[in-house]
Amino acid sequence: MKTLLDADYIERDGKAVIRLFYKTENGREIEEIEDFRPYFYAIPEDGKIEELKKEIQEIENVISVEEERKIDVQKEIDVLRITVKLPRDVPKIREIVKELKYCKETREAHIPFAERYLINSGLVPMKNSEEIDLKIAAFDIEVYNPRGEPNSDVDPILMISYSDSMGMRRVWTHSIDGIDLKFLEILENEREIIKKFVDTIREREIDIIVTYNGDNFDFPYLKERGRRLNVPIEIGIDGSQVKLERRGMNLGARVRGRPHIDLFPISRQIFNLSKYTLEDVYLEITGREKLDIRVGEMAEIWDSGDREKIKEILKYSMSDADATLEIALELLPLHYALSRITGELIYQSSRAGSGQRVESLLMRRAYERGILFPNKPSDQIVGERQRMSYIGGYVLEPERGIHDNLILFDFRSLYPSIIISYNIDPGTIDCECCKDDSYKTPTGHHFCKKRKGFIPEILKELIERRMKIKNKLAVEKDLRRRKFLDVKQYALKILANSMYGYFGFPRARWYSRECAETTAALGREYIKRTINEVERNGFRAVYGDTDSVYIVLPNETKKEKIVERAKSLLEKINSRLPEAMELEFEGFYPRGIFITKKRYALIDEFSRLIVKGLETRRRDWANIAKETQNDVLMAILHDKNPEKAASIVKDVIRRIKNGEVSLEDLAINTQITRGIGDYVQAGPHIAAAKKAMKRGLEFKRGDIVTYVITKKGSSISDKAEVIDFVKEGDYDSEYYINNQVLPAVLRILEALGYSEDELKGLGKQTTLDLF
DNA sequence: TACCAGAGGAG
DNA sequence: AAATCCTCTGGTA
Repeated sequence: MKTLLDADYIERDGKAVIRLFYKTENGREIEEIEDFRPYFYAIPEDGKIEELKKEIQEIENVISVEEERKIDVQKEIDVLRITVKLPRDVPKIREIVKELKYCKETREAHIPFAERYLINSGLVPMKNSEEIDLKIAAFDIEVYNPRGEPNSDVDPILMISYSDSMGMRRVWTHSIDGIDLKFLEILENEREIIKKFVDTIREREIDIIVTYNGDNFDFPYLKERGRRLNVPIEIGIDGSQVKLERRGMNLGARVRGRPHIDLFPISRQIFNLSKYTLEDVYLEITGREKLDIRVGEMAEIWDSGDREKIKEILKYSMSDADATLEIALELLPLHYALSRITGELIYQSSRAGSGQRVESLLMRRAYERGILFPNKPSDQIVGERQRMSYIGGYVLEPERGIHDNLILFDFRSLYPSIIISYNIDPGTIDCECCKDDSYKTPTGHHFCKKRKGFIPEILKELIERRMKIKNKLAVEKDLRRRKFLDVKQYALKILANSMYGYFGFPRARWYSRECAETTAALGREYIKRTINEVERNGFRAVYGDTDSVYIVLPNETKKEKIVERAKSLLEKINSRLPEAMELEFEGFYPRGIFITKKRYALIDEFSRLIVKGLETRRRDWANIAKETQNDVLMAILHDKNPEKAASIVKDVIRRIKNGEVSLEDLAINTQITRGIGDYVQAGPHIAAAKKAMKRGLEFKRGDIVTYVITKKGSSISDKAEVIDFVKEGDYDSEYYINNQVLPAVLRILEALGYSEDELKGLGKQTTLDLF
């Protein structure tokens, strides 16, 4: 038994050799494949295949040109498979072939060689990864930073913390003494701690390296320090150095044969948090607070020589590596599962977005079926596709205000089930063979009834595999086994739910605006039909969004009666739906308040508050506003006590006014979504970030700015300061009352039916009270 | 006051 | 580098 961790190729004796990096039960194994050659396809102009073949055969370094029959979207065609000597020959020869007179286009000429081999061989990475005990190591570095952000040209690494799955825990540091900590090891200098790290990874035969932001901080920094101190970071299985790869705007740190997995982008993808510091993510996963320090003070503390404070830094550093390892053990299984399903290497898969993941899966399945991959679109085509948008889901205007005894119906996997039911696929759309059929979808397109579409077929396979796993889960007792199955079904769900978005993704190979558009149009049709149907049966639809509808039964207050009526109606609706589609009874809610589209709150049967879209759910509102809104919602929906709500608000306003609110509760988190210079109109978070940058902090696209509105300045942007530079109590109470707490709370009370005048009175009065 | 860029949520 | 729909804020004229 073995598991495939990594793959690449090298050139040897003028030949490309694929290397497969396995972990076996006894250790490591590198398998070399010497008889696989790079190739790509050329599609000839009609009837010109022989002519094209002759032309191509003349090209230098072309080994062979063979005719092959492939499926291209709607039909079978004859293409030429051009085999070349080395992977680096492909781009050159592809350019030449593309320009030949009888060549319509080239295909599959951009697939990296090692990935090409994995697709063709059907090898699956991370298979058996649960059975083989993978050795996982986490590390983290702390750096001297006397001018704010550290500079790897001059600022040394102070310590490296290390924690692995076999239980070894260390902080390696230098230039200190007299501190007693179990995990501490003091070495000669910076060079020695880097060396120790490299040696440890090698000696302990680590299989997977995990970091938190190692792609863009720890590894680039380590690599540069290593270069300057003449300690190359040679931690690859083959002794190679860690390699920094460009990945769009960011870097990826790649270690040959010992996949490095960065948990920071993964956490961003999986969790919905206000910010994504290691501490936040650790808290989200474990429910425990992690030791934290102000890293801005690192240099100051280090220079002070204060042993107690340095001891705190050492403990903090250790906890970083420990937390990273713990997070990894929690998150990696999902990524192993995704890697197995899509066939991508774990290094790629763990850094892939939804589009990339779906595409990798599709390419594997396409190869198996003899389907020619569509090319990746050029930037120009991407631009054209972006401008061609289409209509999406339907949102029913809510009946504003409070409703009792709500029932929620929703379609189980609406879009996937539509794609399957209607066979929606670029290869089945508007086929010749079914063009005389009477049924047309709402977009005017029809889909083949004879041939099963490629994507519906894959989607069905994903859903069926998931169902099988769910059935197993229902009877499985063993906890370990249950966890494994649950992760797997979740991975399948993620992929199935990404398929519709993939149709509309401008960079997709199998992009089809028509398919995306038709799927959404049918979705609208089904939810609208459902709304009509419930209303014809005595219910009222008070709100609905895309695949869901909240309904109430007028003149009936008994829960049992309402639920019974709803369930029988559900049965009726379902009996008329296509087989793959199902409307489900999602829940009963004693009370709810609907504010606007996509903004509402409910109380469930266990008195739990569910909030959608309102400020409470948004990272770009201060805690004080969010918590107050939450309390007001509880007072109204659960306690049914508007007076209580009013007194909650008054008390919070008093506390704000008295300067009693902590910075933590005043912080607003907003992401920088573009280059700082690219803003036409910059908000307070950009103003705050710019000021902080002048004081030595670094901010770039993608970062989340945590800031507070202080007293100093005229506009809100003027007053915005990054939280690190704000002292407790220095905040603009008027802003927090009038722009945070009151809007969040008044929206609720307004929907409750308080007249605008009354509320203005409340607002003013409360404000007046305090002035 | 009106408009728009920007952000982040829902499904 | 998955889609669209939608609300709301703060800057600007």
